[in-house]
Amino acid sequence: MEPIISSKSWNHEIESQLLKSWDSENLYSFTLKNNDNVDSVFVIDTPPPYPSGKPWHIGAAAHYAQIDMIARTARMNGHNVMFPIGIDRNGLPVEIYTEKKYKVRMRQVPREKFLELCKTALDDLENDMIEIMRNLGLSCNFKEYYRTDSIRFRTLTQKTFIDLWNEGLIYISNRPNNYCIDCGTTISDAEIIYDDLPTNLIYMFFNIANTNDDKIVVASTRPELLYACQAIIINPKDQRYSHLIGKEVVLPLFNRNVPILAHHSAKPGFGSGVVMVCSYGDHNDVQVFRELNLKEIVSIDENGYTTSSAGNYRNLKLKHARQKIIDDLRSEGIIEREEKIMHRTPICERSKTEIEIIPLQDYYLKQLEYLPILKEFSNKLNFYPPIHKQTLKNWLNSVTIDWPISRRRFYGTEIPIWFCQNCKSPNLPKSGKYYQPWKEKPPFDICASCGFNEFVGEEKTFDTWMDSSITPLFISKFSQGPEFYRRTYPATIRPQAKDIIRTWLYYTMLRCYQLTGKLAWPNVWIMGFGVDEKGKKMSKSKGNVVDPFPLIQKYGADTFRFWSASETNLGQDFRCSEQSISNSQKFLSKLWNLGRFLSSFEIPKEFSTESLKNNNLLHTDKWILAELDKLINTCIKGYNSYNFFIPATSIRDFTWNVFASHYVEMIKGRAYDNENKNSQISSIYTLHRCFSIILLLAAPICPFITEKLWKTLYSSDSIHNQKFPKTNDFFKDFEKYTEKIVEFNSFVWNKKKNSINPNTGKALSLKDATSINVPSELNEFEQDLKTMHNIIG
RNA sequence: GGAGGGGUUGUCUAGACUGGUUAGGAUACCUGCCUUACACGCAGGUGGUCAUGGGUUCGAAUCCCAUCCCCUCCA
Repeated sequence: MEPIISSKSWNHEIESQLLKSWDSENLYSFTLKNNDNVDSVFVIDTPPPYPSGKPWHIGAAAHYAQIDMIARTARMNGHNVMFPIGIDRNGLPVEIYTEKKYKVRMRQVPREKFLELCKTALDDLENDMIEIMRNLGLSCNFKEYYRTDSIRFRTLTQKTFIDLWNEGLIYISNRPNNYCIDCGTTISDAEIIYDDLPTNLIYMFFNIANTNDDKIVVASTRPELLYACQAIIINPKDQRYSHLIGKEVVLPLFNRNVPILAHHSAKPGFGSGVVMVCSYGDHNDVQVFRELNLKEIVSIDENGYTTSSAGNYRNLKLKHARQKIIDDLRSEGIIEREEKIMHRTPICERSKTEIEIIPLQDYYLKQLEYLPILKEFSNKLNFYPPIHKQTLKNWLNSVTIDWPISRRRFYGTEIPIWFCQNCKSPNLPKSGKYYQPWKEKPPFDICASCGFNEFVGEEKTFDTWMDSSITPLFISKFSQGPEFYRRTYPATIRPQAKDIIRTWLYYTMLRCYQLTGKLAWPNVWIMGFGVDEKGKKMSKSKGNVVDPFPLIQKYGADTFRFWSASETNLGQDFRCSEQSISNSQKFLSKLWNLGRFLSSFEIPKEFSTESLKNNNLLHTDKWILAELDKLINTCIKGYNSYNFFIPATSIRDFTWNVFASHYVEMIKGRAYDNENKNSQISSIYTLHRCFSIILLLAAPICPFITEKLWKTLYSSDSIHNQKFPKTNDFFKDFEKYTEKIVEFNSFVWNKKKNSINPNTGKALSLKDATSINVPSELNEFEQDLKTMHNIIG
């Protein structure tokens, strides 16, 4: 019989046809059924990807391919799967991208105009991501994809703010905080990274006040903050200096007296052991000011210039002030020496510039009092893989201040507050609408506190995590549809990358608990980074960025997806290279050609699963069915732990190295032998049973090729409407033969290779006849083995 | 300074929790082969002191201790 499939290789251009047919069949649409509840519905709290630049990270593309496998796994396990997709469009990264792209500065163009530019940039970046996601065959709900900068989303963000404000969980405070001069905004601890940078440690002579010529050497990396110094500290255990505690020193250049105090944070081994405390050189300064009750001197303004407290050095960019002050200290002979050191420096995660600590008025969301309950929750959370729970625990143990949620930026959800011009008190609108106080009149006439009728709108926006931390609420229509919400919240699983555990994961836990009293999901699935082929992190500056789009175009989505599953172990970093992607293509080709081979044999109708129990099957067929059962068990186990490496590699191993290499070769003779109907049917039935199950097992990973083969060979109903196969263990006894069969076949192949064909003078071809005794333990397979190897005698 | 992960052939990786024949696979390389699904294939082969040192054990890639190196997170 001629094969139905004629093409010798899998043509991935078929993928786009399949996408269209899935679209028109509405294959992945989600609607709540009458009896659906939180247990039967499988809700994926999909990360809305952030468009921060081009190209989209190949690791992210792989990440979403795997999230799709989670969705498909759940469907094949019989769940009604809600797989939403949105795009995160708020916040700093896109502003920085826009500033670069259009060569503008945010504060130098009208706010309205800047927002327009951001939108244009976002739309462009977003299109690229959506196209990649579609091409990858993501089975998410594209028809309803949402944006975090939409009116609906921002209305919800503002509602949650208003609710929490009314509950007293948000407050305004003027306190020293991390400030990025480049971004012009306060940032949270979670947005800071640290880097060891070279700097000069400057040793300076300070005169002890009211003495003739007594001096002390102070070492500092921030001499430019001399004018904001309010104390000199030494460690109380440091005997070199203990006699000086209680005295004062005279600040050089500024001639102001400050006290010498004891504080444990002065490290005797660092510098001279004498530290000057300024407001604010670093986080330690903040702590010392608070603990020793020192009076703050505002040293730097929001633009990074020195304030009037710097005297002769006022109104200078910090760098210039530093240079000038050091020059002057030098010329007055105050510098004893300078030492080059590597200094651990806090850096803004976005702009990569050093952060300063300056006191500003900002909004804070209470989080410290929630840490105990969140720690309790974190114990209950299932992490896939468990190892990454540690990162969350570490973070929960290092949160020390409430979360500053306001940003002095433009492209974000506005903080919905108007301040009374008279009494300055904040007035909040009712929730349920989207407000833009910087350009709108307030939705009320008089101040709730004093009755005055003029207001000024808040100009600040929210930290972008204020928006994205409520995705589980947004997708479950919190505050919109009580019935829908009740049945879809908490979500089932949060898949996300490991680098945003302390931000997205943590903030979602916090916010959703504050708003609902529940943990947002019981399961968290964490994926590692895509790194370059040498294992290094990809970055534009290194030039090792791999663009996923051309690779998907060249090799097809299924190849990309199979690569992603078979090369990445759960939660670990994975290497990306064209070579490894191209290698994955081979398996699809193998699968396709097996399908081509099978397509020449019609499925026997008289065989049902029930009749398997009868002994109608020959031994070789029972043996492969035993191996198939083993495969099913392994795959289901892998799928249920969302570790796609396991099914991908075990399917490839079984299909290629057991099924194709040994079983198919062993039964080929029977399959073609029309004379012996019973043994022929037994083989053809088994071929199809194995192959259809291989397709089902591979469907979540390679949805395209499996669908094409499934529809060609087995059913007009999509493979993506099927359930995972079940094992029956009828032939478990036959597992023991696998090793012996493989060994024997190898032995014959080897023997032929090492024998010479007297007619040609060459090594025996595999089809040449040979005479070998089939070992007695393989008696049951003797006939098939003889035909396979053309064994005579 | 603290926490976590890792070091297996030219390259990548499985195995480690639960110690047990010859450390499995992929890729690259070499040799031969167009064998009625596939040359994007088939068969065979070369290649490993499982980071180093010590310990436990009849037996260690696996367990314990120490050392070195790499990565991530936190201060």
